[in-house]
Amino acid sequence: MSRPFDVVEIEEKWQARWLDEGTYDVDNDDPRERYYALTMYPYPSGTAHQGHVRNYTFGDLVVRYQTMLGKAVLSPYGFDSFGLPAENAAIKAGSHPRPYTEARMHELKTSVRRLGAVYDWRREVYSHDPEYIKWSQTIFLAFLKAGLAYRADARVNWCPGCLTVLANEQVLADGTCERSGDLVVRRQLEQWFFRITAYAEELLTGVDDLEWPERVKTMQKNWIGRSEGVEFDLPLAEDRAVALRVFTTRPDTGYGVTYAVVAPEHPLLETLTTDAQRASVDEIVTRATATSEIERTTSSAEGIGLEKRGAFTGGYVVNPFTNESVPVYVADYVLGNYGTGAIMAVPGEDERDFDFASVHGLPVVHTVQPPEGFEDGAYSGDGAHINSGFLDGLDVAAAKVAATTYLVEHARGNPKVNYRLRDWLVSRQRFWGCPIPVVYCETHGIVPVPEEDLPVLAPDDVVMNASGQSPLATHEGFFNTVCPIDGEPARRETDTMDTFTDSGWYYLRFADPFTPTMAFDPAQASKWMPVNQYIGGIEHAILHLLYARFYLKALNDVGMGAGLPREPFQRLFSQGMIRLDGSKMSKSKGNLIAPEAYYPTVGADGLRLFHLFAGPPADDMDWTDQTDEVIEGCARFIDRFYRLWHHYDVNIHGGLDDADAHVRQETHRTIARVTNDLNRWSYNTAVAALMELLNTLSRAARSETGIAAETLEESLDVMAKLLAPMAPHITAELWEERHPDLPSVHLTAWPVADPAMLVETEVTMVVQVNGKVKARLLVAPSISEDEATAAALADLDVIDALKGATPARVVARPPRMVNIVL
RNA sequence: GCCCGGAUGGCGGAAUUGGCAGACGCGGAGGCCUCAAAAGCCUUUACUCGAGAGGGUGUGUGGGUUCGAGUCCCACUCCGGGCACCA
Repeated sequence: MSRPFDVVEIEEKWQARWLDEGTYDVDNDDPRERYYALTMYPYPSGTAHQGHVRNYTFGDLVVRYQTMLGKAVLSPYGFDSFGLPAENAAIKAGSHPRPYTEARMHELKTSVRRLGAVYDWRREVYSHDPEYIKWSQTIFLAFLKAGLAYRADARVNWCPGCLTVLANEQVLADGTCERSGDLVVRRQLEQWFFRITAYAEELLTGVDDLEWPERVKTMQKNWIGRSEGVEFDLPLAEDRAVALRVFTTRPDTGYGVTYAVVAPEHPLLETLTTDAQRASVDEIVTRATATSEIERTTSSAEGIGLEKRGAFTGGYVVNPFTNESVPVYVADYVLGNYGTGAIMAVPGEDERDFDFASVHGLPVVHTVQPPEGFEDGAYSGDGAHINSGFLDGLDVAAAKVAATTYLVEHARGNPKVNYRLRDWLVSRQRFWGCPIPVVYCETHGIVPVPEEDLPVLAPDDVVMNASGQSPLATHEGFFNTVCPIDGEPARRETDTMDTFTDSGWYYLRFADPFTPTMAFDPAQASKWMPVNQYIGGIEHAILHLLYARFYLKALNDVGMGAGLPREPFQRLFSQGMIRLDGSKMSKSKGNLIAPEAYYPTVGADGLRLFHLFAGPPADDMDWTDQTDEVIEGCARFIDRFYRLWHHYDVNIHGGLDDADAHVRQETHRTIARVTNDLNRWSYNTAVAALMELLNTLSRAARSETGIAAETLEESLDVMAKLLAPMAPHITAELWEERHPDLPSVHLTAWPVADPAMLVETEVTMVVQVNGKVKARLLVAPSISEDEATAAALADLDVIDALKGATPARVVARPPRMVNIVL
């Protein structure tokens, strides 16, 4: 398309100006009101694609808008530069991940600047910077000292594709790796964990106070998964000194316990199993422990029958309510690492137990009266208790209380809260990550690397290959070291940290990258924290956001965050993703639409405007055959604005007439609309409002009667300001042309609507007859109910529509509407 | 299975509190300008009956509340997302 100006020249000029003049640099002691706007720490994947463009368009709009509102806006940028793609690329190329990563960083940075997004580049950080590594390790050691980091032997998720262990959070529901898609297997390994479960309750309750999208809050809550219940003992029938401890949320159903189940990993399984049952028990244990998690967890759906998923152990335990012995089964549907790894089974009220009982021919006793018409099965709803001794007649809530008291007194029970959340496994058997700064000494065990020896850096002279082992594990120069305590030979830890540890605290480094002796000075960082507006993709709804919340709480508690809030992100906005042919646009899918082709034609401004205009920012967007035409429409809008700015084809008249009054009123109404829309993340309607104003202004200016110069200029200046955060280049250029002596439009105060201009002198009142619109009248906004009724009944169209009938009722809602009911 | 969203013209979408459905844009149709085209500009564009004036219908389906429902309530269909043996 041909443009009335040189779009590339103008955009490059302003991008250079913002960069050279440090227009968006802010100091920590800036006297203005502070505002921290942050887009999520990006992985440097190379040239930006439309998903980035959308993200940074929203983020940049916030930065520029808040700046025009008079605030000191902290807008930092950096790179989540450790991670697997770089390592895998390096393996493929037989090179080191660093040059690959840095080339991709350079590309992404260039892309972001070409979009016109502005940052305080003095604050740039990246995870593989030795300085950043040093502080990441300092934090790790602080967690270690405080007992928040620990090493444990655990059955962990191993991804054969990524050749590393994964956190629970990185394993998808179908048992595959979220990154490579490989089927995750279980391995018994000694690994590092962060004690995130210590914060389960705070992470859960804290969610309520955050201004986040409801669905993200719900996802976090579900992930943490709090459940309240009771833990108590089921004594073994053979030997009452030994007991099977179980956890339940339904102690009230105790009289319905007809069997118990232990997980295949349960320590008492061996004791419970009789010789006669050993073979079938072993079969269950073997299948459950040797197969992958996916087979175990989805086998019910996959058709592996329940009869093959559990077996009788031969052992019995005593139900403390009935004093009767019930059989103990082993089954893979009971998890070893949740609760006590054993359950009381209540087939009458629990669906899983019912299904299992049906297959294994176990008795079903209902302890809650199901409603009338209830079909066969487990009933988990409320109702009066039956078959339940002293609990009979009580509803579920009351029976829970009574049953709990009973268990506390008779079965060594105690109320207990369990969480689904597990501790965060942070070890990764990978090279391109932050090394875990400890050494293993024969005498002293785990010894932290002394502060003065940080950072522990990975050596450069490594050969990246697909052996399945991190080069660190075979690099003698790296892992051979001495114990910091006794100087004896020791072995250095060769695992690195999960890259989510890097993004756990980067927002703090951004707030204060200037204090050389600390990761961040909490007194400085607290000037900006918490982040006022965090912007990112919905894909981080659980992992990153949960980990970052944990980090800030933990940093507070280990003494590194004095004075800082405990929640990092006050407001979160999750933008929708861009789909092409039905699937998410991403580099890994290879279905990218590069923005580069648009810069010489519609420009960054046109592309930005499109992303704002295309639809609600939170919604997913489909990139279709029609999209290019919409993008051109956005550029066309800019061109029309440009021509009107230069008074192309305009009639100027002297004095002010009614048309001027109308334009001025529309101008001020648009200020109010756009401001409101920007505040409520309704960018598509904000753009639409500006398009409407341009239509109004353009029509008035080109009419026979024309427009007053001052009306036109006022309206154009307002439009330039309102448009500035959306299309920053052209507005800066035009503003400078007309106002060479004034500061840049971006440093100009955001316009405020004159309330007097918003007052309407006439409004359209609709007259309905039986709810159907029959007439529209222009009335004063102050019209009374009686006047409105009278005016409506006097209207000729209305009289015609009434056909002489007498109204049964007249509902008047002045000045909007009168409804005449016959 | 459970929990969230969502469904509005040919298309993307708008309607902030129950009060003019379809703003704005894309696409389409017709026109002006031009030797012609591009660009630009103007008119028109929910469906339907009607020559016209004008009428009827219409926000996934069915019911309800209300003078009045895209908006509130009940039931359902379809689509998208999250969780999915957590006792």
